[in-house]
Parts: sequence; structure tokens; C-alpha cells
Amino acid sequence: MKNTEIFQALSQELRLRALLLISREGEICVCELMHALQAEQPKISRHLTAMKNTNLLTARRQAQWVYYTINRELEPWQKRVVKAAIEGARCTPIALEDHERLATMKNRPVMC
Amino acid sequence: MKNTEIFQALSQELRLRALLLISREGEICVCELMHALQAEQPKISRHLTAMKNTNLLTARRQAQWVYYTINRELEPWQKRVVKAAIEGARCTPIALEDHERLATMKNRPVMC
DNA sequence: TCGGCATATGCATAAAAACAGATATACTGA
DNA sequence: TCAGTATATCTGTTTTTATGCATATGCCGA
Repeated sequence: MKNTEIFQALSQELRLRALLLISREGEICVCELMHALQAEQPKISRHLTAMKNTNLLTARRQAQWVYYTINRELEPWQKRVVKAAIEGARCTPIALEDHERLATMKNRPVMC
Repeated sequence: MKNTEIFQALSQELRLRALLLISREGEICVCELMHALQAEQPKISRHLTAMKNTNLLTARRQAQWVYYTINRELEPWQKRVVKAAIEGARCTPIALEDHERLATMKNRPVMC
């Protein structure tokens, strides 16, 4: 695993926005991200897959939903990168809007 | 300045290798990087310019040399990203070779 | 088993980034 | 002013990455 890959994976606005939401929620599914980020399903899915392929995220299926989480097995320096990235994304105007859209979303799937 | 840009700037092996050398040396010029990284001058120059354009690096001219430094005015979260990136690059085999080539370079320019 | 919802992937295209090689600019010392 | 060294930029090309749309897969409840 090249050490450039994590930076490659983080170099897209939509991915940083998704990452922030994931870190806030712990776990999140594609349809919630679609709603919060207002993007098409294949687009979301592709970006999540990209982050999963670099070990940034892990996924688990729960009924018909797939929940994504930040990978807890990252190397220490990678964890620090992710933490700082989230910090950097936290206070942007767009992040507040994303958060608001997620908070007011109807019929969010219930996980277990 | 988009907060994805720093990740974009770091998503190239040659840049991470250069960044590590810069952090070790404090300041470094293009010809030293050419020697240490064994790459063509325009290639080095373009990558350095890319990092300068995202505020990751600053440059100062000293006689005919241009010295690059890590920008001290980064936002706190960006500093943490850079620090972690350097940490991640530090112990790779290629980094050791780069360091060795720099250490044994003849006629390094003397700065002031 | 079927219809419907959630997610992933295939394919063609578009946009972005990196590259090599040539050339331009900047500075130095004679 | 000129030759030589150091660095930056231009141009055309190739490679990589993202995108949209269509379609496939997986899971659920009836």
C-alpha cells in the first residue's frame, strides 16, 4: 500500500464531506449520504468504494443497507491525517448544510 | 483555498519524498532535490511549484538558487497533516536512499 | 417466486493531472 | 556584455481520475 494513496483518497471535496459525516455518525449508509450530500447514488457509491479500496473506510451490510465506517486499523500516522482532515472539514459552510440535511432527513434506516 | 488542495498536493510519491527532505534540511534547492531524487529538473520544478501554489511550500531566491521551505503559516490542521505525512514517509526504503544520495552529494551550494 | 428498494458496476466520455523535451528567464562572474 | 549555471514555463501528448447513464446484484417482504 503506497503512502500516497490516503492523500489521493482525501483529495475530493465530496469525500471529505462524507468522511466528516461518517465520523460524526460513527456509521452511515449510502442513502443517508445521498440525502445529506445531495448527490446521485452511483457517484456516492463510487467515492465510498474508492475510500474503501485505500483502507480508509470499511463497510458492513445490514439488511439492504451498507454502512460505512472509518477504518480503525489504520497506521498511527494515517489516523492523524484523517483526524486532521476531519478537523479541517468541520467548520466549512457546506459541512453545516450537510449536517442539517442529515438531521432533518425523514425515514432514516434504523441500524443495529 | 479549498481544503482538498493540500491532499491533492501530497498525493504524489515524488512530492512526499521531496517534502521529507525539505523538512529534514529546513531549506533545500532544486539541484539538491534533482540529485537526491534522481529526477529531471523540469519535473522537480513543476512538483515544487504545485506545492507552492497550494501554500504548502514557500520559496526564496538566494543568488542563482531557489530554496524551498515548508510554509510556517499553514492552518493548524494543515500543519498536522503535513507532520503526519512526513512521519509516514520517513521510514520507507526509498526515503533512506534519497537521504543517502543527498548526504553524499558533491558541491552542494552553500546557503546563507 | 416476484416486485421493490438499496447498492454496485460497466461503459463511454469528459476533465484533470503528469509527463518529456524544448525553450525562456534569472542570476553570477569574467 | 557574454558564457555558464540554475530554475521556470510552454507545448503537445499520455495517463489517470471523475462523471452520467444504464444495468446488474443483493436483500427484503408479500
